[in-house]
Amino acid sequence: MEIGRRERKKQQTRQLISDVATRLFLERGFDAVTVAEVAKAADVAVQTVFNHFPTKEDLFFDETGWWAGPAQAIREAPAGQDPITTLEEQYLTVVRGRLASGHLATWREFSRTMTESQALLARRRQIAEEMEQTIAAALLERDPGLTSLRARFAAAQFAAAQKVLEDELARLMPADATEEELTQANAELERATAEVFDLVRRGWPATHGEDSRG
Amino acid sequence: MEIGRRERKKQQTRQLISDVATRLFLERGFDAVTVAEVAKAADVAVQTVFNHFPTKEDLFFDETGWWAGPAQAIREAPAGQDPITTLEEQYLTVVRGRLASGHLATWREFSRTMTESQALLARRRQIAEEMEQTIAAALLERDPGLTSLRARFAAAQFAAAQKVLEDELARLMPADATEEELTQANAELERATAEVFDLVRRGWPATHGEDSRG
DNA sequence: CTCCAAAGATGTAGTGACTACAAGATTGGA
DNA sequence: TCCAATCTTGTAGTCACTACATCTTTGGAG
Repeated sequence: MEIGRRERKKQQTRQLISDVATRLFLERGFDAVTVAEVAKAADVAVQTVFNHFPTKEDLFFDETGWWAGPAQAIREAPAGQDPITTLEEQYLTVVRGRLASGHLATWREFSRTMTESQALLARRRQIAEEMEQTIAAALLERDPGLTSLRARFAAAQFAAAQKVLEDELARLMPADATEEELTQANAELERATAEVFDLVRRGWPATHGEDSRG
Repeated sequence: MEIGRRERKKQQTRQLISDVATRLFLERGFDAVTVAEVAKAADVAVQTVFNHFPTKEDLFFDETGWWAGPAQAIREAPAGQDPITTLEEQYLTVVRGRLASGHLATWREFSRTMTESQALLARRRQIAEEMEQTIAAALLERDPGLTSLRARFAAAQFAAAQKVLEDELARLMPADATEEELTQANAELERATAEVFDLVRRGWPATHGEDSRG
């Protein structure tokens, strides 16, 4: 019962602004759209936009929430499971969802808009760093035998894997690809994912008995 | 003979602005100093500042140039040398120079100022990404047997190592550390460096004969 | 139903980084 | 000596974002 008409209207306003902004950004590019234009298109005051979203970039990354996934997956993984496997599976789930027909076009537009704006790329880097920190924390939580240094390096390695695969995905999925090429790219991407996570696993720090120093 | 009085004056102006800006930033923090204040303190027009430095952040990172080091080291390394070793040695050289008495206090102020400003942290992330790309290019140049994917992942791994060690360095060198503690921290840092680069080496992709897939 | 207080939405005025551009000052060289 | 290139400056403006006062809506108490 906590949520009355007032809160509902507030959320509606927020959603409206977010939707309008996303549409404008995808249509004309992030930098080419001003916050004032978003406000006008949503028929609200500029101040109202900033009441709901601290920065312009937040309008774009609203409700993506992908940064929380990996750490959550680690926390919820079955006891004793290799963290790399957890992260790999989570990554595959996410990327497969993205490539599922119906979502692919949307994601591609989203990705293109992002890579065309330095501001959005900068924000993505920030989000990636925050993700890294939450992953490091989750790793330490699950395995107190890790040193902080090793946990942070492992998290950074996962972030590196993710970034490299993200680039590869963009490279393998050009805008003018045919259906068949996409299928092939899909397979190629799965292979690349396995390859990169394999490399991560090789560099995975031994935690308990084994030590890497000869 | 290329450089006459005109060019000399221009460089002087540039240097003056950079010096004044750095001093102000270290004294009062990056965000608390406006470009207009820098201009006034350097006795030039605001426009002149922007004639020499495209953004405010460039005033801070001017002439650090640390991002070019690793790729250059790879290109200039003796033929056949393990790239990881090249990168590790380069990193150690840089960090040792930083910790040499006389430079330590300066570096610490620099570091503190940077971590206190979101804008500077964002810029550092951007520079790190550019460094990563130049490293990947240098790796491919030296070893055409690498795939682009592996080169990029390797570069990302090095960047990850560098970042983690940077954090560790800040953690090990608190502002109120005694001389003795610093010596100990120094040793600890060398150990951490060896440890992290050891992990990087384990994840280093096999290039020619050997392959990681069993 | 009435009225009040909280909370959301709005408008105004401002700051600060940065751009475009026109005009002034300096300098190298003919 | 004088011109043209180049460096510097000043003006006006854009845009993200903040502070703050005011207006409007809503939920609830009487």
